[in-house]
Amino acid sequence: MLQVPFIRENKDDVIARLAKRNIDATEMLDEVIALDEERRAIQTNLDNIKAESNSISKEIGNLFKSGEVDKANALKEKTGVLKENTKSLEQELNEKIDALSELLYKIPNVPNEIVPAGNTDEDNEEVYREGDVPTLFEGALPHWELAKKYDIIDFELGNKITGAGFPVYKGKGARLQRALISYFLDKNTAAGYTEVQVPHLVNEASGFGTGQLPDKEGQMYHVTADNLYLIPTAEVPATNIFRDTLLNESDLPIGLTGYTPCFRREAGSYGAHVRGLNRLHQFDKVEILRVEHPDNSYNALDGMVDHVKDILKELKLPYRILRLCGGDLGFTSALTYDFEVFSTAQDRWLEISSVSNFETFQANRLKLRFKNSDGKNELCHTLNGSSLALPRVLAGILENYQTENSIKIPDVLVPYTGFDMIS
RNA sequence: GGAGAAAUGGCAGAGUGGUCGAAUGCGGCAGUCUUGAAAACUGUUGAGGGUCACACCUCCGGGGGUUCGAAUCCCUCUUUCUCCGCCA
Repeated sequence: MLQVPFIRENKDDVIARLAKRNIDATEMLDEVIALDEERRAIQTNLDNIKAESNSISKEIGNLFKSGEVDKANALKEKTGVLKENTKSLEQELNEKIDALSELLYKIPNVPNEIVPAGNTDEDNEEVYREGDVPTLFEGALPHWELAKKYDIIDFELGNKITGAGFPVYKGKGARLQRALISYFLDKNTAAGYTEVQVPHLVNEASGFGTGQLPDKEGQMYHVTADNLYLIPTAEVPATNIFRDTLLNESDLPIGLTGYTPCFRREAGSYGAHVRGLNRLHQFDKVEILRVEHPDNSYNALDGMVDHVKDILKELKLPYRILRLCGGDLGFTSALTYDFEVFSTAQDRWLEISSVSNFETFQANRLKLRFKNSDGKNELCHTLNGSSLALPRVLAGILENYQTENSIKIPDVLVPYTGFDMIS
């Protein structure tokens, strides 16, 4: 959520930058500023009336003490009108605040200057590429065929137990998945991230804090009996660790990493692109998250990108990095780098990580602040990224490491799997 | 699930109708002392709104109510603790 003073002082710049998202925010921003002015006017009015009743109350107290009961009772009469006014003004005030909040929830984060303009993923800007795409032998298979051939992932079984998009990993497939989780967590903790295990269901306040609510409600599974949401990413519970928190400047930076399953309804996305592991309702992910001093957040973002690069290099997977264009940028993000691994057998790129700087957008909702060197409370910057999303890494490994009659295991994973080949 | 107790500033912990935004301690910050540090001492130190700056307003778990006036009384919700029951 953007801050009203920021909007007020940088209106033109905000409009220009939101234009990269193909949004003309002029009207919305004008309304925000107008509503805020109205709100302040009502507030001032209300405050004055309250100040008057406060002083009358004090006087009544004093009169009672000195035994002047008649005078005190006479004063009581005076407060009736004030009370009426207070009530109606309070109602007006709340209406303004609600209208203002509702509007603010609809305005996405302001893209960073270097975000390219554009509408779709085709306008994303490739900023890095590493690894040669292997030339596969004749008859190489896509990962869902490989999964079946070696009996390591059973999609049909998941259909029976739950439904489409909930695969069952078996034998070496399950072990490889567990190996990846351990490997990722080890890499992250070695880089200074503190490992956490967080709840997989969150309440409304948490969903709101990270921006999934109210506008992406339909994308999360909702447990209505208890009004809880299954997490779509560890970002939600992990970032909400810091909701309503005032940090010392010396506490920064903070880095956390956590493994969780992720649940996504993915309503409406069906077809060839969701085959196999490409798009699931439940998948595993290891997340990294940072809380940073505003001055350092873009450094930190670069550091996170380098960290993910390092992991992919060790896995020896061909990948590229995209700087997302305005149209493809997430609602809460100011700058996002997507990592895509090349799925050789499908001849397409698969997103396996998304690393973002949210600047103060989440922190403002979360009320996550630190006391700066001037003693003022200032919003922190939050960042997060996947390191990494499991299914598509698995797909990449299966497809790129396949031979005629086996799948090799990347060297770095062998200590974790205990085997170097699936056959 | 049943019975009871509790929720106060960064933390701990007083405060049961008016002078309480709130004692005290710890922590933080500044200073004295010291070559430096520690200790000790002195001062200072909650958040949000509002203002050029003051004034002023709001906030004692959330919401509602009683009252001229609520941290304090009432209702309700949430959470925590103790006991009982159930249970991985």
